[in-house]
Amino acid sequence: MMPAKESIYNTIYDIVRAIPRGRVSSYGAIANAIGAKGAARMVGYAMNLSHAIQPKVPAHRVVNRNGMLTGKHHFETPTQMEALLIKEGISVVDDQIVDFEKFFWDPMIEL
DNA sequence: TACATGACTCTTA
DNA sequence: ATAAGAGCCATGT
Repeated sequence: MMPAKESIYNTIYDIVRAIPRGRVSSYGAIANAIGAKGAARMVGYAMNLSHAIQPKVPAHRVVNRNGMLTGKHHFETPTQMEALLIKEGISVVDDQIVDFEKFFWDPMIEL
């Protein structure tokens, strides 16, 4: 199995957990922030595993570069992601965040 | 060591 | 502008 030691995944979870409520970030930005530039796929991979990670990881705050909820189908329910975002004050239309740039939270800059 | 996977991103047709 | 393909990284087998 995977090494018990934490890998970049743990770092990703830490960054995602650091995302303020009502804000969102992108896979590429996170990958860039952790040092794994271009490894946006790894971030998505980590999110897929995040369902079993504790403390809970707000994966719903992580979307693709276009602000589209690409991973909504990976949640417990396909509506959970947008529901949570809307709940935090973010408008989601057609699986896409409205004014994504406005809600965008860059871990590299904020941190 | 090499191949396969993936909630991405970029470039080209 | 929209669609399709290739590129990229880290991890597992």
